[in-house]
Amino acid sequence: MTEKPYDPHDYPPFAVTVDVVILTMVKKTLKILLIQRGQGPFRDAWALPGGFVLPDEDLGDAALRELKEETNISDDAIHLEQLGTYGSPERDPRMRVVTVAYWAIVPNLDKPIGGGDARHAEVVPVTEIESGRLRLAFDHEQILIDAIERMRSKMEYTNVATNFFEDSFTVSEFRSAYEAAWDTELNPGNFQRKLQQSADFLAPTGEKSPSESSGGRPADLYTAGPEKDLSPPLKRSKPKKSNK
Amino acid sequence: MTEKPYDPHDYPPFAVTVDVVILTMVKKTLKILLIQRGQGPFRDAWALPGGFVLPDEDLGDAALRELKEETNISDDAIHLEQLGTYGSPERDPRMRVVTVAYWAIVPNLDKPIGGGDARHAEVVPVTEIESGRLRLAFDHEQILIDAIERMRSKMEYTNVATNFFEDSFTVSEFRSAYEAAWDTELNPGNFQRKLQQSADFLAPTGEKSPSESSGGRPADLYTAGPEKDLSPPLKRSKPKKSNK
DNA sequence: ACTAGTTATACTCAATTATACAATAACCTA
DNA sequence: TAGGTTATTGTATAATTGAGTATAACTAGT
Repeated sequence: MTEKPYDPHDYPPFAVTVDVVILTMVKKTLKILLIQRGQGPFRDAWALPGGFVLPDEDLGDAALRELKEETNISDDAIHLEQLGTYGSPERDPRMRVVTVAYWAIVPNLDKPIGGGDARHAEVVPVTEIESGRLRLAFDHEQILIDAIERMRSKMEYTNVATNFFEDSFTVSEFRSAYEAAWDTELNPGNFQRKLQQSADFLAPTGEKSPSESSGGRPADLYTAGPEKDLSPPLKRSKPKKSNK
Repeated sequence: MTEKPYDPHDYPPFAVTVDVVILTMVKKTLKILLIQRGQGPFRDAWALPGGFVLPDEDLGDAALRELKEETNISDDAIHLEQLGTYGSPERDPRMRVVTVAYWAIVPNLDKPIGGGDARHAEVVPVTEIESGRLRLAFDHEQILIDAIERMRSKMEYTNVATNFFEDSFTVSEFRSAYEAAWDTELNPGNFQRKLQQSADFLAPTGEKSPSESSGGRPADLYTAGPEKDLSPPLKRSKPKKSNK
């Protein structure tokens, strides 16, 4: 990767940051965690949580640390995956900043976060950004769009969607997550069988969901099984007419 | 991504580089383009082509430029895709270097490259590195391993493998690329049918391959069609017993 | 020109998987 | 107990796969 002899002044001055896309599902709505910027360019604008990588810090560690600092989300039990790196020369008006983006799905994260030295954090529906009603700082809208596409794609052939749930979940709840994420409708019976036939994809807990007041047969509860891949994958069908 | 007020001394000094994994197929062997380091740490070791990103340069442009400078591969008609970013604090003994890795498949690249200000460049079988016989500088072995896995995976559901060929190709040649890349054997008839049934994945040229001296019915020639995705995807079967 | 060898492509058939939809199971409330 | 609701299983048909066989279209050797 290099041929120049080592000289600290020989390389151009870059800043390296991390940004994190945290996706969650609240009442069948896909939401993203944002913070409100307190200063600098895009002051008061909404942005992804993130910040500078420390001199001796691994990139993934930096992402977890910033997430913790800014939103109080615990760094355990959350699996950040690298999304991509964004380094256009004009993406930050102050200086050259290259940012490494990470993403993760977390369970059922609703309003009450913040705390610690966190600034204002909110969980907003992704449709707010996709529709253009809410603008994000820097190129964070592009990062979010890429993260959502990555999520939709990985839901086809992996069990990432199990991360939308804290503990166990029913097949219906699982299907709802797919329907919300893909903005589509899936046949309940066929969805159920598809997951069942790939043994080890979902692990039955043996328990049944507490009966809702709405009635209906109690559903079996599952957790993520040892098998993380689904082959052949689920197919995203055309999105339903959306009135967003 | 940031809250600190702007101050050039406020951020840690990082260098940002790009590295490029160029994969090609020569006589049914998957090979990778490497350069021999002329100086610095890992002097004389083999490494991925790459180098520092310039102050006003886009990351992808930097990757294309370094590729051109070091190996004389023209930057047109090659589609680099971002692979991932590697930034462990210890990955370069001299200083903190974060590198953004790119990868691409190119047609039939054999020995004769180099030229320009290129240092020694070679195209070597990936098995040389995978087997441990050839060690690479820095963490380039990990980058290569990740690139190969990405390639294998994308070959399942996209037409990336068409990039192994300069112009048109036969279904047999196409299948050979899969067999070499996946180290497996594929049923010729079923492979043919699978590609045919997804119309627009391969576009017939109407021509037939020149008869080889070995005899046999001349094969139809194809180019990449407008449809870049294959659904449902091809399935990688278990690799054949390998005597590598 | 005929035959055997070789490779490409088409075809067959059973097994598996998908799709659409219907039926049953297991709860609720009134 | 009836009627509503949701979960799960079943069924009929279509599509896709896997493994193998047959045919097409060439070359080389006699």
